[in-house]
Parts: sequence; C-alpha cells; structure tokens
Amino acid sequence: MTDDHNKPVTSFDVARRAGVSRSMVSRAFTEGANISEKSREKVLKAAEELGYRVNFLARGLQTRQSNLVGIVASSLDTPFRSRQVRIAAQEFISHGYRPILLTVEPGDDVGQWVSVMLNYNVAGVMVTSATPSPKIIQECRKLRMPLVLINRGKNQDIADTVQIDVQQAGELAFTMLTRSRAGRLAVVHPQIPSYSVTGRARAFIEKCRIENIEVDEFISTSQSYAAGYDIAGNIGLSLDHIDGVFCATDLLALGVMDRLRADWNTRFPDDLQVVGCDDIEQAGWGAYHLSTIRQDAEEQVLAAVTQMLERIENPDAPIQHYNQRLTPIFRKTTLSNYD
Amino acid sequence: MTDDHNKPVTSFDVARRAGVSRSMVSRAFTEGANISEKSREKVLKAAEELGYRVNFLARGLQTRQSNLVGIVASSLDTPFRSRQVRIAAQEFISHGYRPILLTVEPGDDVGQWVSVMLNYNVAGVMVTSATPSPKIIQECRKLRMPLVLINRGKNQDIADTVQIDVQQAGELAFTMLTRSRAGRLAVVHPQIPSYSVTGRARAFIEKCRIENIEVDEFISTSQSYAAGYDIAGNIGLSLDHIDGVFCATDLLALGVMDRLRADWNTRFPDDLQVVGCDDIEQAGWGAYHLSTIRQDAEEQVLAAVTQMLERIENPDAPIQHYNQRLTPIFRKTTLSNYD
DNA sequence: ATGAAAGCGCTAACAG
DNA sequence: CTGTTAGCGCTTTCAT
Repeated sequence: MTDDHNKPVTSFDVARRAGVSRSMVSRAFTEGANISEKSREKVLKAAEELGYRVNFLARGLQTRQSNLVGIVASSLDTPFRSRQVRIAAQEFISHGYRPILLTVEPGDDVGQWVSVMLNYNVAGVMVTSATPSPKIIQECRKLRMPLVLINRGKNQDIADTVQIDVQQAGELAFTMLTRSRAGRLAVVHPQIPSYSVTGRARAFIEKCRIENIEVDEFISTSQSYAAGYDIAGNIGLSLDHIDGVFCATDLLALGVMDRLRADWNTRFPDDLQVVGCDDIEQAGWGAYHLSTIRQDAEEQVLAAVTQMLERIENPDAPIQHYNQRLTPIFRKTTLSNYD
Repeated sequence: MTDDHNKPVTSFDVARRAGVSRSMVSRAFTEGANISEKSREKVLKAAEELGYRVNFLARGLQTRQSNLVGIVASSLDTPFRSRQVRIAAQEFISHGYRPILLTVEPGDDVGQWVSVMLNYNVAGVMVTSATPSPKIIQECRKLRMPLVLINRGKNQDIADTVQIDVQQAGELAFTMLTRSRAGRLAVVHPQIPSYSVTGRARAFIEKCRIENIEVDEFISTSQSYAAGYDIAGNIGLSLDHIDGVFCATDLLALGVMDRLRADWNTRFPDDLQVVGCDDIEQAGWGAYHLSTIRQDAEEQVLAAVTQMLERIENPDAPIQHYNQRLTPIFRKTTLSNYD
C-alpha cells in the first residue's frame, strides 16, 4: 500500500488499477449494466482494495436525479411527531431514499426550509409542521417538486395532503363523552390555530351546538403537557358543572389529569370523563389509561410516502387528498364503550 | 414567460438573461465574492425571474466539500433519543449543515448505514444507537471521515466520543437511595448490553458490593416502559425485603411504578424508593415525580457537534473523549435530598 | 463487451 | 471587476 495519499479515490483510480476504462467501473456498480462477470469482479476487487465508494452526488448530477428526500418537521421531541418522523425516515430508506431532516423551530419560516430543500435537488419533500405559505407551495409546484403535507388541510388543492377527518374527530369525541350520560361538556385546545388540532376542537364544539349541549372552551398556550397542566387550573374551578372534557391532544389531556388529581383529587372517569386525541404511547400508560381517538401514525405516514412516490413517478397526476379515518379507543377515562 | 420549459434552469440560463458570464452568477451567489453591487443585482433579478436555485450538489462536487452531515440513530420515537436528534439536527442546521437522518431498526447493521453515509460525501457522521463495528470505524478513520459516537464508550480510542460517566451514575443512584436510610436494594436493567445503560447498572452493583449492601438484579427484556411494566411483576414478589430500586432508564422506572401501583398498591417513596436515569420529560410528570439522574441531552449533543466541527476543521487532531457529568434530581420517589 | 468523448451544473484559477 | 478555461466524479451515447 504505497498510495495512501489523502486524495479521495475516484473511479479513475479504480479503472487504472483494474486495467479497464472508467466506464467499466461505472458499469460494475450499476444494476443490470452491460458488463461481463469477469470484468465486474476485477473492478470490484480493485475498488475494495482501494476503498473506493461511488460518489452518489456526482452520480446524481449526471443522472439528473438524487435519491434524497426532505422531511421538514417541528417539535421533533414530541411523542407523536417523533413517531411520524421515525416511520417516515424508515419508509423512505426502505425505498432507497435518504431523508434530509430539517427541523422547524418556533418562529421559523417553514417555507424557507422547503426552499432550502430545493437546493439539494431532493426528489420530494414531506412536511409535518406549520403550513408553508401558498407562495412556496406554488413554487414547488412550478418546479415540479413533489410536496406532501401532513395534517395541514387541503391547501387550496395545490399540494398532495394526508389529513385526519377533523369532522369525525369532533363527533367521535362527543359520542365517546355522551354515550353513557349526557352532560355539560368542555373542550381544551391551544390558542395557536392549526388545521388538525384546532379543527377537531371546532368540530366538537359544532357538534355540541347541534346536539344542544353546552360546552365550555378552555384555551391553552400550546398543545403540550405543561400547557394542559396550566389550563387545568381553570378547569378545576368549573369542576362542579362539567361532566366531560375533550382535550384536543393527548399531551394536553395528560397534563389536565395530573393537575386535576393534584389540586382537586379528581377521579376519572367518576368525577370527570376525559377524551384525548392522537393515542400517543403515554396515553396507554398505567397512570392514565386515557380514552382517546387514535390517529394511526403508521397509516398516515405510509399514505404520505405513497403519495410522494407516486408523484415522483408521475408529476402530472391530479392532486391527491387522503382523508384518514379515526378510531375510538376506550380505556378508563370514559364510563362505557359502545357495546 | 415563453420559456416555461420543463428543463431545470441552470446558471447558464441566468447568465444569458442577465447578459453576463456564468462565473458572474456563481459569484453573485457566493458570500464575499469579487463582484460589483450592480452586477450582483442584475444577476439576482434574472435568477428570481427564472426561478433559479444554486444546485448545492454540483457546487459541492466542485468545492469538494458538502455541507451534508449524517445522523444515525435508533429508537427515534423514544423520548430521550428524539430529544437528542432534535437538538443535533437543530445544531447542525444552525451551523450551516444539513443532516441526513438514517434510522437504525433492530437487527440492522449500524456499520452499513455509516457506510452509506460515505457515499454522500458527508462532512461527518454522528451515531447515537448501537455501536458500529471496529471495522467501519477504522474505515471512517482511514477515509478521514469525522465520526462521533454518543454513549458508546471510548471505542479503543479510535473515534471521538461523548459519554456519560457511568461510574458516577452508579454511585449517584446508590447515594440517592441510601442517603436517608440504608436498605436492601435492587436494580433493573435490560438484558441486551449497551455501554451506557448496562454500564450504570454494573457500576451501581459494584458500589453496593463495596458498601456491603445486598442488591437484587432484575433483567428486563428492553429499556422500554413496557419492559419495566413486565419485570415489575417479579419485583412485586420481593417487595417485602426491598427498600429501593435503581432503574437503569426512566422509561423502565415509569413502567415499574405503574405496575407496582396497579398490582400491589405500592406507594412511593414510602413503600419503595425508586431512582431512574436520563431525566426524560415524563419523569417530571405529576403522576410520577420520579427522582432521577439527569443526563443533559443538550450538553451532550452540543459537545458531540463541537467535536465533529473541530474534527472537520482539523482531521488530524488527537481523538477526543468528552466525559459527561450527571446531576441528581430529587423529586418525590426518594425520601430526602442532600440538604 | 468495452473504450472514447461529451457533458451534468457548478466554481476556481488565470488573464485581462 | 469580469470573462475564459479547466475541471470536480460520474454516467452515457456512440463507436468499435
């Protein structure tokens, strides 16, 4: 090994050592290329010895397609989101794509990050965070860059989307809460509007209105556990006339429960029924046994990945919207189930 | 707009429309390049009109450096891991790097993924999952590819690492548990060995031995909540002669607590003291108030990113090991604190 | 089956 | 300050 130079080894080096042309080493690393088994082995051997690796970026430049995809996500350290991202990454990888992960912090402009992705020639980008501006969505469309939005509503029919059926979510929550005993309801949802979480709360309120049930509205500062814990300070004050509460997010529900237990010794479901939404892992933990509405992360992400793959395949296909159905999960914070 | 062809627009197109050379458009997009304000604006305008974006991959090919980095992580949907990854991604991004996220699934070969990163000319890779084989670590070193390992132990002094002080962790757990009343201890840790989690359990046991305190060992199937819940079935049987238990992971501790409460009506800390490790968000939740040993994810990841940046800067610097100190967090599952 | 040559989109070195 | 030239590492016609 005299050639331990610092220069990265290129196909040229391999070609020389194998005594063939650069084309041959390219072929040796290309599935189903026109090359004899003998030559291929010769090349592979030389490559091995030299520690050669195909430079995918250069390859992409030539073939005019990269197998990079973008994932832009916010609140990555939140149970539901991290689940989504894990599945998405895994799924992309299993399809031969490599995900670039761009995390959105509060105050960031999502569009900016989507825009950055464009610089990397990604095959497509999936966003599960705040909604990018119509402008950037337009730009993606113009550049024929596949873009799929998760739980951002059908954005003016301009991008592929996967979203939960917010209507169904609201109605499900209502039914779960009122099935056993009608009552005086409440809902807690975050102040900052967002398609899916504000949407389900709105739908719930609407349903109450239709059914002529009074509903108190509690606005939390965010959709976190801490926010639930905080707002529960107010809920506690209304405990005497509230039967059941729908928390727009499991995390919110968990915070609410802990605060109520701590300050008012509330028992669930006897003193208060509660229903969450998402079905994060913690909802099923023994300390909570939260009844909730399951939003199947796997189904959701798989649908999104499929949409993206299809659009990469056929950029001119009509826009798709996948409306995800929800499942009620009866655990121990509601009085009875449907049977 | 007659030129709405499908062809992606290149610097050549922009150059022509702006009436300058390709070099000029390159300069226009390069920080601190030698170009007049007037020309730059002309180029920028043309670029804007055409919807031009610099192709970073091509740029990287030329400048022989990409601003891509790799993150390989397992169990991404776990509280601590997702926190690490969020911080890492955020940190890399803020330094101008774009992280490619490769998730490791059980049974995967970590080395394979590190290897894949090499194809993308990443500036470096951070791994927080199972330990890659010495072989791949060697290869990275040979290719002068910066590699930093989090909580994988000092791998034969062959890669930069950041890890917790397992010794301190074990001793801290011991002290937290025995400070108020000496007793009969137990430890639960997963079967599958891993540097940091097995390490802290071993250190705890060792400390008990030195101090002449008996310690029961419970082996769980993994480090998850569910595994803790399961193994607590056995712990329950020994409840009469155990005072305190150290769970190698917060998640494990939470599972243990829930099971013990459900089946034996155990009260913490009165019936049993418990100490976890990591300090995930859930440890602080009202249903648990788990006393634990904090492993500061932010500090840890920042240290790792810094190591990597430094190595990119200077590939030949001596290997670094960052030994992270731990902090005891006294909540309500231990009897008293240090004061 | 193999090699020569052209070129993907970009930047850097060199003239002017 | 600007244009010309020469590649970065790779794949791909097109001949042979």
